Amino acid sequence: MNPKEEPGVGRLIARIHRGIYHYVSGRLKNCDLDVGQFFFLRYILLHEGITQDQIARGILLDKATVSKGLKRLSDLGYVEKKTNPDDKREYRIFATDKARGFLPEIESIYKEVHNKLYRRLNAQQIEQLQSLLETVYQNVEQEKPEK
Amino acid sequence: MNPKEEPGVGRLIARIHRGIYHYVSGRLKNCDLDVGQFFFLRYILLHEGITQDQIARGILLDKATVSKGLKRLSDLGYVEKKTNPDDKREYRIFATDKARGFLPEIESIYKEVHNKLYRRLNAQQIEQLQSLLETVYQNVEQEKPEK
DNA sequence: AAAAAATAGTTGCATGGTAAACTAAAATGC
DNA sequence: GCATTTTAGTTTACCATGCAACTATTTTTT
Repeated sequence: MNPKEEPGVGRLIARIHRGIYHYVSGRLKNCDLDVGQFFFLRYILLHEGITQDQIARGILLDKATVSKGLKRLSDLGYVEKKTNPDDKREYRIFATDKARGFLPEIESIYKEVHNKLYRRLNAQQIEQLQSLLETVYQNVEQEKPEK
Repeated sequence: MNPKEEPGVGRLIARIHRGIYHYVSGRLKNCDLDVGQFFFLRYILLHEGITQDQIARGILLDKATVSKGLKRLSDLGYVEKKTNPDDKREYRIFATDKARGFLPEIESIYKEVHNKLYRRLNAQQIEQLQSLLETVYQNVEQEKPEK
């Protein structure tokens, strides 16, 4: 059991992460969207009127990252940010028609990614993986002073 | 089974990946090393005399990333790049004494990370996770034209 | 109601990563 | 031996992300 040899879980995770990005990036070559925005836009399309903070929590990204990503999406005409009159600190984010027309393509890419990830895994293994990763995720987050 | 709700495997992986980096980064606050170089240096310490290309394959990173990371490690005095006289295209990378003195600390951080990741998982689950991730990794890599 | 604390978002700066185009050296084919 | 191709590494340009410090607004405390 030589600890040098295998790529450990950490490395595998890093590499899978980049692999996913790489794949999605390739699939988006023809659009004006790029990977970062892809996940945002999908989330917004499925949760119209959401706030930036909710997006950040939902897809597990820093609020600064969300802010910048939305700026690009908004510049490209995929989303609109409307100040919430009841709380002027926050925006509510809406997809535009341009974005909605894109939804089928987005879902299709999303599915492709999952099919790719899960090839050679059966339903039970996928469930195991999801569950194990959730535990690991909690382990990793745990120490954060989480307000 | 609403596909909107959970963070899927892809998102979990992205977030765990960043969590690991964040943790290591915190542990390295006192040193002049930062996270990126940490993994390089560990790999070099365990594989003295390796080439950059072998590092890239070993830790699953792009050769450009390796090139830049090693430049910093070398500027900081952790590694030396020696041209291989038998093939002047390649360098062989060696750890310096400064780096070697650091090895125990590095291994200790590495272990901490794994302990953290694996908290609340038993040996069997860890093995399952590793094996599932290896499959996923292969799935993700599969399409690459791998020369 | 004024002061203090919390919250939503933005900006600046830094790191980490990649792809593509490049240089230099080696290997291969003829 | 020269031309072609392959290989190792670098450079450039760019995207994704996070943290810390900031602004503006709302909520809480007193």
